[in-house]
Amino acid sequence: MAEPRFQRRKEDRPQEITDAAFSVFAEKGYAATRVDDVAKRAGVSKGLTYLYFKTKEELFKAVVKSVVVRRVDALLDAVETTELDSEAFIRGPMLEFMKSVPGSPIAIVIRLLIAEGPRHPDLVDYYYDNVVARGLAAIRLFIERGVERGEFRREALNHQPHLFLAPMMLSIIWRLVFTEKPLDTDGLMESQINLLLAQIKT
Amino acid sequence: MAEPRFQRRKEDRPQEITDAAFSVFAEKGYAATRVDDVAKRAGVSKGLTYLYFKTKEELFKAVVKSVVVRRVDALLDAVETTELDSEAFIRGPMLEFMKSVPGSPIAIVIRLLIAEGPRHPDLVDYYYDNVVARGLAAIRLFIERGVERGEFRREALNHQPHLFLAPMMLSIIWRLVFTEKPLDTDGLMESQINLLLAQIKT
Amino acid sequence: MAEPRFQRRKEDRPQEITDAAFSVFAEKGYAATRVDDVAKRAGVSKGLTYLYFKTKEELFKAVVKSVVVRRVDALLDAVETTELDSEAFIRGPMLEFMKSVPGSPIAIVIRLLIAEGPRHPDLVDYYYDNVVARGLAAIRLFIERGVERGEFRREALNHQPHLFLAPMMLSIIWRLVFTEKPLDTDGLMESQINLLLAQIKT
Amino acid sequence: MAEPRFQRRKEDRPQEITDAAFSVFAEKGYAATRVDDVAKRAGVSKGLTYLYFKTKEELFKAVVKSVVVRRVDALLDAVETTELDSEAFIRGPMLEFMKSVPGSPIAIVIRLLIAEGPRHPDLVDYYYDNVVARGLAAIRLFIERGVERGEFRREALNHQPHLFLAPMMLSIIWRLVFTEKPLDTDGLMESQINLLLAQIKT
DNA sequence: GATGAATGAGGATTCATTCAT
DNA sequence: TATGAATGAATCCTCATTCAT
Repeated sequence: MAEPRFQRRKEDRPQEITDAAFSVFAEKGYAATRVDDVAKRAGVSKGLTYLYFKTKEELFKAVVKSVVVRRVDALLDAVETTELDSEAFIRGPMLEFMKSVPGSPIAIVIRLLIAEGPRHPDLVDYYYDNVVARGLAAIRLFIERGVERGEFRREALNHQPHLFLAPMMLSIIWRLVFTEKPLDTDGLMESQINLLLAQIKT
Repeated sequence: MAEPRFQRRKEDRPQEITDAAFSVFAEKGYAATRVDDVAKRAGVSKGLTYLYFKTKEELFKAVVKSVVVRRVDALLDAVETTELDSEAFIRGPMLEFMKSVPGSPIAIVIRLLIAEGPRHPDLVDYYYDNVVARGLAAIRLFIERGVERGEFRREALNHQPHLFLAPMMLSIIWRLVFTEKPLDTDGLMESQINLLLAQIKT
Repeated sequence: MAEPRFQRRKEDRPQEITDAAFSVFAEKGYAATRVDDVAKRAGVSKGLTYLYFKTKEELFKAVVKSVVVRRVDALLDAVETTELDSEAFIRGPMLEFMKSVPGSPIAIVIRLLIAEGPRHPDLVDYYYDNVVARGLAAIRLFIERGVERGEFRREALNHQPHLFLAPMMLSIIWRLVFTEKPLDTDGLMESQINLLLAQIKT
Repeated sequence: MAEPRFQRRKEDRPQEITDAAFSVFAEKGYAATRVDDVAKRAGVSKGLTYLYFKTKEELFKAVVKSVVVRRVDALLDAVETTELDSEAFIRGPMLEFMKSVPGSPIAIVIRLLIAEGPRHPDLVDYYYDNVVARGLAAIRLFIERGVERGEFRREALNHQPHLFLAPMMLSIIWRLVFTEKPLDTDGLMESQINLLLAQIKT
């Protein structure tokens, strides 16, 4: 009645491996993670990893994409379908989202991109196209809509949407680097939103 | 004979190696730089590198510290000795400094810290103590002085100094990751300063 | 329904696999052929290959034997049953056979034996017993018969039968190694036969 | 007074490694030899092997060339400088050389070329240019000279020089494959030379 | 019988570090 | 000091073989 030595679970394996890989990459960075460790953490053999991902690099890309793919759309949908007025939306769902990012896998992916980006330009492009460009476009659209509705001044359009995101980025980096040092990252983002709204509200 | 015309002085060696190392780390990241390459770029033998730095890791730390040490003090001095009024100082030397950072070696060091920080906590501490803490303290001090002088409102003290730096951080990261994609990073920082000054000026 | 039109019969499987294996071994040599490729080329699963051949080595042996088995007998039969006189037989069927060898699977097998022989002594023995020994014996027999019939001089018996085969071997090797460089291998074999016949004819 | 752990012998290393590699390749063939074994046999570390030869393949090529380079010239020189008459030269130094080949490193190289040639076309070209082409040219030249001197008939020129070499090739292959089975390879080559000389002498 | 997912030992290659010179 | 030859542990990747289905 010996336990079977392994299971055949073709469907689940790639995701399992990708998840394990994410957690190892998160801990050690790209170069320092051994494919062996990924396999171990996924509970599979090293060989199987190579069955699904031809190289460590390909695995890395799959990890980044898998994290990205799973997260982007929600907010963008929310922007388009919300029935809140602009300010309420910003202070509500949008702020909520921004607060969640520094502690989320997205932050890890950002770390990996900062560290490995120069060696993986296609990954950077992928991330730009699927996250950054879409995010910025959504903010821009959102402001335009606010202007049309008379909730924002016309000059709001001149503001760079990046300004909304700047404290979030600072918070991400702070948490990544200074894990120990507390920082009221939520307060930071709230203040910035107050600052910006004070400027652009009618 | 054949005396080399310019005999390198021993005292410069560590700095030369450190400089070479910085440029290789900047290009390839920690894991991907080979000590051999550093030595080659410094124009010395690999063995000599190990004479001055016991391990690659120690070399790495020396690099980070060397960059940091050379850059921090100038601005802090300026804060203390300037004769400009607060707004003029912010719009002048301070903005100038912030604009310079994303293209400076500091940006590279930040990349290295983001990537390697978790494996080098003492480096992170060093950086925090010598750059971040002092920088934030200086900003805080500066605001206090502005308040005392009646240039800033008392509420200005409630503002987190991090907000001044957020767009700079975003700019740094953007330039590190999206080398290709242009972004008006200067405009970003100017806008933020306008935003903040509008709030705190008397 | 969807019954496959041509159901492969089980009995053919080993031969199909063996054929596929031959073609892969021929292309890549023993070490560089992957069992996976053999299976793919045979249109079966890797597992099935292992059902018929316990190891890659066993498959290899089966390949060599299968090629050998299919080719030896014809010529030997011809020697025994021909009604041609000795010279006519040599200049006719025998020369024809020798000309055909360098382009035939036998040449490939020879390459494999040269490369892998030392690691597969039993294969070498098999090849020797079933091809070489029988071939040489046949030539010897043939010469004896020629002597008895008065077609060859008695001294012909002193000649080593290998001499008949030497240019064939050179041709085989040449074609295996110098695929690009043309060589009149047929002319070579004809000349040698002229040479030998001139010596041994009565 | 501990023994030094290693010696610095830059000059000798490549040749030592190449020699060791030859002997391992000879035993096991290209694919089956481990760089580790080569290093061990050379008495150096694996790493050192890679200092001198960037890849296993490069090492392989170096081995082939090193064997070839050391052997070709002697005979060719002899052809040009001999004072023997043609027949004496053939029966003497030339036959001697041919007899020596099947037991020499050249035979091993031939085995390696037969086995690995298709994967190393440049090696094949190298061997062709440096050994085969030059060897055949020398034989051709030699026959021409014999004709001019009146030692050979004019028709000798029509003979393919390959015929001189055919029994040598058979002997090489035989000894490589059928190590156990004795064959009077010397007698084979002598007979062939008798055969040929009988045809071409005046 | 068939399949192909899963295993894991094995081998090429790299590179931080040491040490003879 | 200074060099760079030499070491060997570490790691990616392959592929023969097994075995759950």
